Amino acid sequence: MKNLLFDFISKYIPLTEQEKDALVELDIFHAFKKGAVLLEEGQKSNKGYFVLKGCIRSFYVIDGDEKTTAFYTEMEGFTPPCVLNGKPSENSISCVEDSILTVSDPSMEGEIFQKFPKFETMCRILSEELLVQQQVDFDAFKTSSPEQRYLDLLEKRPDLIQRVPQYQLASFLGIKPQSLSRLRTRIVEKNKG
Amino acid sequence: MKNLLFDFISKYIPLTEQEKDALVELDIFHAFKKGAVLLEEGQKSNKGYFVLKGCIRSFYVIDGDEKTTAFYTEMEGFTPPCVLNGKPSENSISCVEDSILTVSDPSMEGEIFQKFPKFETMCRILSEELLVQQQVDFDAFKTSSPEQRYLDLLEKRPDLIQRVPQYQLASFLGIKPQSLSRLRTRIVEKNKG
DNA sequence: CTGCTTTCTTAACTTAAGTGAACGAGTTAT
DNA sequence: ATAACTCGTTCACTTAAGTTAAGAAAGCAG
Repeated sequence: MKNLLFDFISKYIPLTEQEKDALVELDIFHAFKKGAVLLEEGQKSNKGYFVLKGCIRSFYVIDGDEKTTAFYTEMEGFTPPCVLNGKPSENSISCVEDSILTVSDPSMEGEIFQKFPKFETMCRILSEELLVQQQVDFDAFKTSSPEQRYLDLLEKRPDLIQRVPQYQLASFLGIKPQSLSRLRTRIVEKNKG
Repeated sequence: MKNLLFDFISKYIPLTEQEKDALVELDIFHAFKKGAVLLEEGQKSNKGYFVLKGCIRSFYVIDGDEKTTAFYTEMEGFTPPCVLNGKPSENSISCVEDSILTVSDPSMEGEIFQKFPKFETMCRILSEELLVQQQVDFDAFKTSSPEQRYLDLLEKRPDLIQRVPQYQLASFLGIKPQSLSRLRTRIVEKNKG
């Protein structure tokens, strides 16, 4: 399982055994059960997550019901806003499936960056890539209809539609569960007619 | 004008005169007229932008009409996706107003990072902050209606509504110009009744 | 296995956004 | 000065999403 992380990092920077050991020393590998809550609305936290196996989601509770805004699966990481702004969290994080994650905080990062500066280079590049990817996703979201967004998701992340409950997918697509259900039947009708 | 940049950077890292000189040496300060096109769909480019004064926008041409997805104003920066993925650009960038920008590319960054490693620290922190901010904005977009998004914009970026044409704002809010116009009168009616 | 809860679907109705067309105000060009 | 164009608004109509409610299907616990 640790090798998943090392392989991922190796795509950005070469990794020596010494560096791998330093990472293992940090004791960042943790397993969580489906439904486990990693961060609850209102809490303060400085933990960031990286998914080695499984799926976690970020959601808000608005007017009493959950709005899921993001899913993170294998080889995707997420640092909640509250880590950077220091305020109580507005969103919650929970496990969609049994998951194995790395859990880290800024002090661990600082330690590693000091010992091995190239880790900071990797994190910069990674942040820049994620930022651009998120811009592209946001642009696509703004410029397409819910139906188109669903079709895009079918193409780009078909796994998500299988492994995640529909009502969570709905808010991820910016609509209500009933609308997603209707939209799906609409698409099927079109393909028949 | 250069001081605007130095002041901005100083919020993240201390800046020596030597470092300021190194930045000026790069010859990154440029002025552009309203309407100037910085990047056109289909082009390849490795230029990133930072707005010292003015306003630029990113837009796509979809089915013949422009969809504006982002505005960048004073002390905001933008690196187009094509810089990182190396493919022809899918979006265009143009000046909404007469603007003064810094224009840089990855080789300039590399040069600066090598001479002054703390610039890389700044860029990492900046990228992480922008990434989080963008997540928050994306989440807010997904979880609210066009009307609510407009009201939020009125609160958080009232300047944009003044300095930018309505038809560009509309796609920024994920709707058509006619819908924005209607939505605005709807809000006025509510405040009267 | 049975009952309970959660999730998904369906339906009828309401509300808002999309579409296509037209008009007027303001701008630019000739 | 006038014609052409851009931009914002309005209108009538269509389409899709929100809302409320009810019921079917699937998963879980006793």
